[in-house]
Amino acid sequence: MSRFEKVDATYSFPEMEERILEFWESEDVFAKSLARPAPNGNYVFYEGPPTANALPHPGHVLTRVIKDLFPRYKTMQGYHVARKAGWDTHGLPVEIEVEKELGFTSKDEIEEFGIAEFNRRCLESVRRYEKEWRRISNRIGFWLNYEDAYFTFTNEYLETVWWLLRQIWDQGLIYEGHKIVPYCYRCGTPLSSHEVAQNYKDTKDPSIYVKFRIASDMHGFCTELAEGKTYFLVWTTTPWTLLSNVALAVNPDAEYVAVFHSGEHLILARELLEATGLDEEPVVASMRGSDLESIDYEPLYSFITADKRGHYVVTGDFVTLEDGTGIVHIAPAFGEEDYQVGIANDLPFVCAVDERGNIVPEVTQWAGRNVKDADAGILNDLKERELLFRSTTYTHAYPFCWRCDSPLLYYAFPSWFIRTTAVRDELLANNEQINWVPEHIGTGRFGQWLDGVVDWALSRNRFWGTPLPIWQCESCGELHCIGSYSELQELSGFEADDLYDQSKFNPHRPFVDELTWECAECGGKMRRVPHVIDCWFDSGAMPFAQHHYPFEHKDDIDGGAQFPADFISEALEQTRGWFYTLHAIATMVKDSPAFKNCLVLGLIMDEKGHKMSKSKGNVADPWKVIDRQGADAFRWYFLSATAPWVSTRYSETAVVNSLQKFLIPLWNVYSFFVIYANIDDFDPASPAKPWDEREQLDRWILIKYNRLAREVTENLDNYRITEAARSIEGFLDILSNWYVRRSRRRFWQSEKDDSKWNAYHTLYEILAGFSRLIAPFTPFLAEELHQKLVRPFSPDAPVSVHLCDYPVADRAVSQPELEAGMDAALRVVKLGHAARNLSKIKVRQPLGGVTLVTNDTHLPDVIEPYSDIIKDELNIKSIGWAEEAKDYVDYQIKPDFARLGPRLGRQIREVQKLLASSPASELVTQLSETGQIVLNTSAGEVKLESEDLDVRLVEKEGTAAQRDGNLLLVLDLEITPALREEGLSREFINRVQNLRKTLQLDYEQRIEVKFSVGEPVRSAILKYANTIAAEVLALDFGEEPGLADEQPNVYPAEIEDLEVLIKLVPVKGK
RNA sequence: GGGUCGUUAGCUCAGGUGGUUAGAGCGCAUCCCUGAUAAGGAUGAGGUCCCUGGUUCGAGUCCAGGACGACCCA
Repeated sequence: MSRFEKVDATYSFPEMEERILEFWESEDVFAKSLARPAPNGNYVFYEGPPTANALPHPGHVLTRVIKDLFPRYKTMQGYHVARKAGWDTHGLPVEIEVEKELGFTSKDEIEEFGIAEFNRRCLESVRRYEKEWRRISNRIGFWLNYEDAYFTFTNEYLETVWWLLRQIWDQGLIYEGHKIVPYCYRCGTPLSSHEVAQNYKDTKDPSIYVKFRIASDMHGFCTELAEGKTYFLVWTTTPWTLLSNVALAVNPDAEYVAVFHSGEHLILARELLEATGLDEEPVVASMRGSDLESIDYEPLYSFITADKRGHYVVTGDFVTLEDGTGIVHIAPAFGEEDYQVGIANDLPFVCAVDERGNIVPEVTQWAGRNVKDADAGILNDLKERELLFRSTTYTHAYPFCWRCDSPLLYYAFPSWFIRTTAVRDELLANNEQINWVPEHIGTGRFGQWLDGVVDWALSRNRFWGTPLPIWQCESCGELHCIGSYSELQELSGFEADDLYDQSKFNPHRPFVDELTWECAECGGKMRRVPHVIDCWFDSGAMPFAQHHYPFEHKDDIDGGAQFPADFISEALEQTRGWFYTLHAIATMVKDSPAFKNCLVLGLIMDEKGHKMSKSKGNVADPWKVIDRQGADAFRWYFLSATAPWVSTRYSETAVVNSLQKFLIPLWNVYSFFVIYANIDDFDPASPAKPWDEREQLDRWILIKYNRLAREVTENLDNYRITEAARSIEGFLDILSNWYVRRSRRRFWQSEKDDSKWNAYHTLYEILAGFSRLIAPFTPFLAEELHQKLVRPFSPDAPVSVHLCDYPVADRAVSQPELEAGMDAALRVVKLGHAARNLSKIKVRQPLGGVTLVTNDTHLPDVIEPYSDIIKDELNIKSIGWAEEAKDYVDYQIKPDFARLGPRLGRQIREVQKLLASSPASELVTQLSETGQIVLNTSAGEVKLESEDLDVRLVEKEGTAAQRDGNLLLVLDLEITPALREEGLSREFINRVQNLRKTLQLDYEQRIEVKFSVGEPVRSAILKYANTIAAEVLALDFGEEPGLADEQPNVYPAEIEDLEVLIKLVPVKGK
């Protein structure tokens, strides 16, 4: 009966993980981890709510892996991490998904269909995708409290959002204005930027140069200009916007000129003279853009009378000299930049186009015409009035509606705003308190975004969203912002016995639209404004709304227990999304940052380096990798491959690599341990010696393990995941390839002495500790190790590794001289292997020894305690230190640039040359005898001490020598007859062991071996017969000259071109 | 057009505060080890460190300009 469960040779990580998932489920491990005592208090993590409107892709897996790592880590460290799940349920993406399902192309269809039913379907759609998200999150081990999830559509959540808006309203920060949005006049709907990006096409538009006649005088600086015959020359590709022109803009720093052309004076930027074909015309005046400021011109059209002063020149840095004339026509209704110019200069707002894309009735000449159709008429009109300088066509990329292919207009919509510009300083100040990883996001992308913050366009003309809680009087325009359901109930008098049950009270459209009351000012009807709000406000409200603050859990927020967050992490694109809205709302309502540490993740790109996106069709299916390589492999790849903020090219091969680099070697160490622990019936509960009484190698690996625990903790505390993962990988490498490899004999040996038990205890302790150390990274394999290695032997052990304490480094476990010695020994071994390679003498062939040469006088003492390990590893008999280094090496002497550079300056060049040209060995002698080297340079004598110099050993040609810095190893290549015999015996052992492996014998299986072979192999085998028998576990071993190939249990092999016949019979019952 | 990041071996990436032999992993070639290994080790081939200037005794690293790519915003 085996003590440890046998490790399956045909293991499958995905299958193991499925078992672990079932185990977590049946033992309710996650709930237990939430209930774990938390002596260190709360660690607050906010789940950025995903909008469940599509299937998750590898990028989402990355995010969720990172978001899982820190909560697990902190939980094991004795913090309580609530890990409340959340879902962003509102918004245009969801609506579009449902519109597609229903085959709708316009808002009118939704209204006909019924908003109530439409919204119900939106909710249904979100719920459907939510299931897929939960499925993959669960499979990759992302623990999140779904039982206690927040949803942005619930009455509780929505009420908090209203409350927050009311706080902002009370500060006077909410106002109504216009927002320029890409708009499809046919579908009657604005498009999101994402939609706009889907359908850019090269299109031909008019390209016209229009003359605007100057009305006032020119401020006296160019009196020679003809009065009434001086014009600003302006370029545009959208003639129809000229009807709504209110100003012209110039670059204040650019040079403008007036040229004489056909009896008129035309003003434009000097740089663009050639482009407009006016470079041959005489320049009659020159001025800076700023000189033109506030000059009035005659409007081209005056169908619509402006309510304030317009039609004059303004200045702006945005005016470029790349194309056109350097003078830009401004129509605030039809462009974001134009709109901002309008605000900044208090220009009138003129809009000659209605929501259907037609010219308004006031413009009698073209009333009712579609804007694109009106272009030709306007062109003709300008031509007739001789205001057209030139007209051609122009091909450029222009966006079209992805649904109906109509050209989009940039159109000013009435819209509600939050005056975030008023809290800019507070936003910047609070940003100073956030630890951004990587740092440059905080100062760069995010900081600069805050620095140039614009007012937040809050409202949307849509259906499925949090209704804007503003009511307006139909008669007098009085406004009221609602801050709670009870307030709304009191005012409007609706009846509902439960305000938080949506079947009794639903605050969504269309129900909320029906709630009205009498205006307190004039007795008119208070009616809700038609908008819903930007769903980004919903998600940014989550610190408060997930707890229904302040209606519930008031103390958790006000007392700091759940606000602000210690840690959040999302992808880069959230900088202006969730990161911003969290920050803005927290700043406006609490004047506090919403989060203390923010880890910003890079994008996951396809193998060609492009962002994965639905429209490109390059989105990889994460399930493939999960099913084939497993979740731990996926996780380890993301955590160890590259810094998480670096955009990464993703491929399954890369995941397989990390599997081979980490999970498989770890599994092999585990499997090795189990095989021998069972053979020797090792009991982990048996008494173990203190660490410092164990063997050298044991002490060494325990020291390394403790160092690892410290490094991982330090790195994770600083959110440096890759560094932590790489330390872990580095440790596993020395564990597997040095500790276990060098300790194998102690596990194999038949004597059950202290050395053997020390090895078992050491490896066991490390595997057990390691399982806890890697638990946040690869939770499945960690759990497997815990279940198989720890739990059966420790009745007190927690049910799951995730309920254990995170390892803490024991600073007492330290022996610097041991570490230095072993490191040096490793260096020697590496050189020895290299020398053997070079000499083509395989390691199985024992050699007399190596000679080490160094100018480091301490090294021999440091290495001496490890000479047995070195001898064994290199299969040599002795290690010697050369008395007379000159036999083996030459020297190379260079100045130590870091020391001498600052001292000597330019002279260092000459010193370098002098050192290189002098015989090195003489310099070394001079240095060792006098303690210095004196050089005669052109600038005088220079004295150099040994610290100023970098003396290196260089192997002489023709020796089997290898060098690493100042340590040189020379391999003794002489193979004496005795060494040769020993080598042949080891060849024979190797053949028998290979046979054992081919025959798939058990590790403990005893065998009977007979052989038949010619000289000289025969006598070598006979001489080492006892050693051979012991090595291959042969109970009976001897020569049998008559063996023949065709006999049963006889196998042929070859040693140095000599045929060997080996008869191998397993001994029954052994 | 503005902003941010990046460009180092065939591929994926490391390379605080400048220091003269620029590294790792994968892949390739040759060899080795294996009584845990699906692994592992050694050696080799493979680099104008994107380009051009500048600062400096000295630049992959600092500065300026440019090219290319990605992303964000217009």
